Amino acid sequence: MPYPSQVDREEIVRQARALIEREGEAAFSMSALATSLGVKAPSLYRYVDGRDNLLQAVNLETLRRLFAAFDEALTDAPEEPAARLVALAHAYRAFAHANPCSYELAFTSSGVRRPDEEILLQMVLPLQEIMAGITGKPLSLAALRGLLALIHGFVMLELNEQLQRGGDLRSDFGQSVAAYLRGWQKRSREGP
Amino acid sequence: MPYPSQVDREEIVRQARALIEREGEAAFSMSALATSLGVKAPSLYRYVDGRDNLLQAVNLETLRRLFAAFDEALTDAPEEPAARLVALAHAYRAFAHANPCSYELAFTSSGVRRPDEEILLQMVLPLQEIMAGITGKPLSLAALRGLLALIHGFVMLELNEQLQRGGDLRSDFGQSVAAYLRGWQKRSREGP
DNA sequence: GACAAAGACTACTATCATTAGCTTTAAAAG
DNA sequence: CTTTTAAAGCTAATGATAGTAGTCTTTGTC
Repeated sequence: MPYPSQVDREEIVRQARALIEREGEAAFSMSALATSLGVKAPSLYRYVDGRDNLLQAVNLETLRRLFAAFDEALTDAPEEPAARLVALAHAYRAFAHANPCSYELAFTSSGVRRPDEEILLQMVLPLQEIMAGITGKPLSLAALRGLLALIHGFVMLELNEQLQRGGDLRSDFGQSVAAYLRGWQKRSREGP
Repeated sequence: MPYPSQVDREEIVRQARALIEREGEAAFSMSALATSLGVKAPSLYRYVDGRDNLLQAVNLETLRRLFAAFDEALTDAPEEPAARLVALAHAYRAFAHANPCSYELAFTSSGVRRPDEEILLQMVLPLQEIMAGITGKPLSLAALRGLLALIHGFVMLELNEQLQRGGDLRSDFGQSVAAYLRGWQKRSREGP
């Protein structure tokens, strides 16, 4: 194989993620990415199908890491379903705060296609299992949707600086998640 | 006043909003906007300070309409705080579904600056009042943050097509909001 | 009828993503 | 050790975009 390559696809994706996280999505360009890899922009197209394709790969990697953070949080967490979900919520929020730009990119379509639904489904089913321990199976999808919405929404509002009225945001977050789960518990105890 | 203008700032903002809603933010450009106004792109800069400035004005208009939708929903709603907030949540979601592109634009910074905090504060205080009827004053900010996060998060996940596993999303949304409020009610009844 | 100025236009710059086609290079073949 | 070759990088170009500078047009006013 003549002419050994100076980069590979994996390194491009990794560097793209790092660049986006460091400088923000707005500052990201194929040209800047190429420069940071010691190469010229057109060379990237040998490994990547285009900007959108690349960002999709970045998003997949972001989701992988997010779900890895879930796994880690759940191994250390207690047994009770509600406590596990609270731990999950805090791990989720911590991840988003540690990776604000790539998190936001992964969850705001804005033209960029999202990764395969199949993969996401595999990642989310265990969470629904835990939720079923609180609400019962039939309600678990609805309850999980709401929980993810609450977490995602809270984090997005924080990242977009829309919760500027002071107070302890971590505490507010924890209280809100706890209230949400309590509400579902109450319902499942008392019936609709 | 010689040479009567063919557009004014207000019309530009209105048309920009309409264009974004019709074609999506990605398809929006100063040039496309100018064409739709029967004018060339550079002419717009006489009325608008630049793309970001224009989009900020669009966002302000979007927020005004969102809060107008709140007001309307609250006038028709019952007396009990929880019922009022449920009505508010559904009005919020309906607005976002009716204006998906401009809603998303208004709530995802991505370089575009957001409108004045002062205005937003005025819009949000009445909601906190209602929430205080459920949780009491000290917890009302935390509880409101969580509620807005839940609603915003749910809507964002819907708009970004991340809730694709079937079921009645409106029902899941309503159940989740109800559970959330129930959780806070329970807390305030039983203490921390 | 001449003029002043508001307002729109053309022409230009700079930045992107992306494509086409040429050049370089190091490994493999002789 | 030279020649071949194909992968990989590069330059140059295209077309879209935001934004700027300076010119031309229109029209109310004198």
